[in-house]
Amino acid sequence: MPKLALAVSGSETLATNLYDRLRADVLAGKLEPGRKLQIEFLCERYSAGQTPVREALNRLTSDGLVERREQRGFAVTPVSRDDLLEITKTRCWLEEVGLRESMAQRTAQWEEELVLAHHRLAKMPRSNSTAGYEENPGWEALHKAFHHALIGACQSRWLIAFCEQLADQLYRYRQLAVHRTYPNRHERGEHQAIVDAVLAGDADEAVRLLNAHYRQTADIILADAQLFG
Amino acid sequence: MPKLALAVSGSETLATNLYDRLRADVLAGKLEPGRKLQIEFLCERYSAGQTPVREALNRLTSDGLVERREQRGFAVTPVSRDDLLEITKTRCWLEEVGLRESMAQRTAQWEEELVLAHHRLAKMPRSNSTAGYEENPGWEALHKAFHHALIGACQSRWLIAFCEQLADQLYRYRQLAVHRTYPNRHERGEHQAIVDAVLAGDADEAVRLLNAHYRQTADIILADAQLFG
DNA sequence: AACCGCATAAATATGTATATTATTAAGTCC
DNA sequence: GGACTTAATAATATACATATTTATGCGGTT
Repeated sequence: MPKLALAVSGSETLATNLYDRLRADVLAGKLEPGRKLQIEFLCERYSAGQTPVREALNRLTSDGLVERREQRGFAVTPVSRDDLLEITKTRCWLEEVGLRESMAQRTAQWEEELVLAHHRLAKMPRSNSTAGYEENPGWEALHKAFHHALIGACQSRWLIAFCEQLADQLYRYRQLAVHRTYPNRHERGEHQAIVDAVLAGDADEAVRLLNAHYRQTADIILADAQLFG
Repeated sequence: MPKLALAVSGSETLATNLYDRLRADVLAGKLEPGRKLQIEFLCERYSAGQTPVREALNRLTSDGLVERREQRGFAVTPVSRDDLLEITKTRCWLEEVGLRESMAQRTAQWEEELVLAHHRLAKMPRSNSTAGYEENPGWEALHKAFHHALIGACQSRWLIAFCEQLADQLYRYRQLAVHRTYPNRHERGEHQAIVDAVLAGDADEAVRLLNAHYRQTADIILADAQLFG
């Protein structure tokens, strides 16, 4: 009666659990950019030992969300205008490749998944509150899934992983600014237009719209004076 | 009289040292693809403690050279035909972007660096021995520097980092096969042709040659029957 | 008196030794 | 022969020790 029938394979390890929680806090901006991440502080905050904390930090480093400084610990990766632009630019390049490739390899199944992902996203409210902005985790998950679906038929797990990493980076920037920048956006329409272009088989137009979508996001964040020094 | 004048900043940490050595051994194929990496075994082999070994493994994981299996340790990432093709394909896509962008942003300095990188590479022998193949670390370093130079003006550290990661992956494949596939290659001429096209400002041709270069490498490795099951 | 360098002390990151917990393998009973 | 139990193996986490960095304070110098 102790262990359950199928141990599946991944009894979640403490380090993994911590990784997830730390990641969420960095992405949500609860651990601010530039902040020093002292082991002891994190041990208290998440009530864990040093080893799993350390391991989680090391994993975060590969996501580019945390920096390691030899012999002087870890810190949340800082943000800057330049980085935002560079990440956005790179994402535009890579997702252009992924989208064109997906469209070149298009299958009925892929199109259906895309339509479905968009439909689900469109139904979900952006904010949990009608008054101001209150994060809706459901929307965020579906939004991520939608953008993933766009490049989902490119047949390269590497490219997809790179795009996801860049998406996470930009998610953090959005979260840092969203309380001041919301609403000011017509995401629904933009997403719809992209899907339309994809279904119409117009790759140039789809790419143009997708890039514009990302550029506009960047512009809105850049306009938030408070975010950067 | 103990510490040296300028402590610079990065007194190399044990974990970093181990990371470098492990990385080199995985890339060189001394730790074969698929091999289980038991902590204790590595502690003996590199005469180190568990914590630094574990930390090194975690870092390697982000490079995609080592896999982590929850609750059952680490293993060298396996190789396969499919992975080789996928990595090669992705590298072609990304370096195409990097090269076109670099050419669009071309500066005299960038061109000079490229010419220099190629000159140095061309002077260096591929193998340390005239009889058979014996790795020449100098050539490897210059080769890496040359390919880095090609995309060096693209103005995206992210793209460069992604390309480097893919280059490392492919380096491992090359090393695993090189003893059986060497010579069979006219790298010098291919590199020269790429540089010529770049200097002539012919981006389409440069990209065509670069992609052909990578595809040919992949083909040679794929032809090595022994490498894959 | 203000400033720089040096030495010391505190804080904190890194590493070791050990204990705990999960997985794999072996053995036993039905 | 298959499923359960038990023993061995090895991964994960804790507690502790060491080494490095950062902060503090003192004295000497301009």
